[in-house]
Amino acid sequence: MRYLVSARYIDAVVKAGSIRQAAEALSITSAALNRRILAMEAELGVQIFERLPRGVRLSSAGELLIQLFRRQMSDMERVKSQIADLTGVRRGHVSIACSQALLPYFLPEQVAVYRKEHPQVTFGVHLRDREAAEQALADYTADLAIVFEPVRMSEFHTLISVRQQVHAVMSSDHPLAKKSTVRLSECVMYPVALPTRRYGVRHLLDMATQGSNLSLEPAVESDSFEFLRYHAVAENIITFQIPVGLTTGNAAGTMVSRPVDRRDVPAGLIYMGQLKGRTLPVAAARFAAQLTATLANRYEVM
Amino acid sequence: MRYLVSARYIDAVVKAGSIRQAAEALSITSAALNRRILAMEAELGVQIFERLPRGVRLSSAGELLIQLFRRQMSDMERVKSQIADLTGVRRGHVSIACSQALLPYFLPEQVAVYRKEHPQVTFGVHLRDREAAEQALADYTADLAIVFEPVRMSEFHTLISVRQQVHAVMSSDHPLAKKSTVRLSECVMYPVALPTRRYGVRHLLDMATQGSNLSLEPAVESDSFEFLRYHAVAENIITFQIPVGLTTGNAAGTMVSRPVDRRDVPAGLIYMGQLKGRTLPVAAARFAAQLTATLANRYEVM
DNA sequence: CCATACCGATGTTAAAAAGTCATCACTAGG
DNA sequence: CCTAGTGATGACTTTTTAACATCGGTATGG
Repeated sequence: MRYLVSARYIDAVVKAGSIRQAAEALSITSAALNRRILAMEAELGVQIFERLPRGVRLSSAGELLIQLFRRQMSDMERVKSQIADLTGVRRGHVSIACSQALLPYFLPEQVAVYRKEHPQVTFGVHLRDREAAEQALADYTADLAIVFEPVRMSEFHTLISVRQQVHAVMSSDHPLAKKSTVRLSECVMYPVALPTRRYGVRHLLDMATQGSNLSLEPAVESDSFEFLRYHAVAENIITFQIPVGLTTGNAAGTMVSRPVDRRDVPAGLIYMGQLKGRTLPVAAARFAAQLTATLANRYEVM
Repeated sequence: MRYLVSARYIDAVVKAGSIRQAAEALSITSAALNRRILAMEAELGVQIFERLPRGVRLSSAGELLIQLFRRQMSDMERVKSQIADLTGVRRGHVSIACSQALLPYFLPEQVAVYRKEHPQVTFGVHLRDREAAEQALADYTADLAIVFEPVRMSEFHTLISVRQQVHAVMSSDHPLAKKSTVRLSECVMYPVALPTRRYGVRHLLDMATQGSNLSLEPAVESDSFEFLRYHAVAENIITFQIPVGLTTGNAAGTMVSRPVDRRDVPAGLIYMGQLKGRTLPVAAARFAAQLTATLANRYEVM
């Protein structure tokens, strides 16, 4: 694809931080890449990059330019996908930045459903914390972001947000597994495994215990939800997760989940959104619509 | 400027309607231009143009593309103007599509005021009827449109609209010149010169007379406001114009204008606007701000 | 019904652009 | 003070783009 080469080249330099590394990534020599940059700077009459001893950095003019270039490349992709769409076959690529909870069940299932209809569409699923997910939208590395709890960026345009009650996860032979819902006061009587403080679930639990005289002392702490889930079974311990991260069909496995009483722990919210003002490629827009429908169907829309 | 050269080439073909004519406009041979198009079509795997015996026409895919290209070229201009702006000097070009009324006094004055501050900014002022002005916004040939009376296009984003009471224009020795405001019933007793039906002023007058038993029979009809103004003096006849088209300082000339009583003729509106969703280049945005301030200062904002 | 004029496509060749290679000058870090 | 990494640049090659000439096709006007 020859259209917008200069934009792609300069984008690569920004990402790499140096001309030589970018050249390697682009499979051309640094001389060629350097010449393109010099030519572009001459055309504009402005320095795009500051030259540093260890590489290059965007000038303020360059900041404006790279935003333009990324928007243009993304627009080109979108139009290409629209064109492909009107020839009948839906092609394209959907890039998603999301938090851990979506990875084990929800997204694999949803991607599979979509790809069954449109096998020509490829997917990229990238684990990102809230901040990185929002950043990925801003620099066009992701079409959609799905994150748990508060959204900060003003450029984030929420497509749907659904309620997620915190669930206690435990082995099926745990004493609390017999109950249909559990109270937080019951949980603290057993050892618990918790995600680290930077995660929304932990934040909700901390908020809940702060207001009461309960205290949750984690026997195990981890930043991997997957580890926590498996560990809960292995050690017969309680951990906490949100429904979207738990298998939907109550597969009669060794792991069960029980909602924590709403009076004890406030529900969190999952946000799905895109970059404000951006028109998504066809495939991404349709996939977003599918997710919206599924989420609205399974959970309480807020 | 080599960036976006394919976009410019294809835009030229769309505008010209044939590859050969576009090639001439671009000062290249038709062969070169043709090859560009074929290469671009091969890249996309879609025909951009339908080949007709007398030229080419956009395919549906081409329609999507040309919109992208025009947006990209306009965005590039905007970013260039932003970059120029942050180096200190404001440079750029402002293209305006407007109706006749703005041409004699208002815009020349406003452009002069702006260019006094920023001599590096150039202007294009193009006379367009409502529909053509809106079209000029849509295809990025104009940054701003200023039109009288109804705006139809949904893509038109109004920046300001001000009230324009219809004025009777006549020689200073006309009997009605002694009055500070005139009634329509007085005007019909004298010969009048009117703009043709497609203009807003005429439309307002027709609306006014339709509801009453008055009737305006033009002795002279013209589609040139300038002709009407001069003719009113030359033949000592009455014509009608809106204030923005009349000199603001009550220059003691041979021509005077008197507002028609608001009970007789409803006021019209002048709309200034841009393409919805577009971010204007710095110069255009600042000029629009100046116009907004001036209009709001002189007339009643609606 | 043909002559003409205009259209887009294409083979060949020339010019221009972009890429490669080798190398320089510079600077941070051990 | 040396090393490893950076951007810049001259000389050369390859690729791309444009020019020129020309073909085949189709409306249009006498």
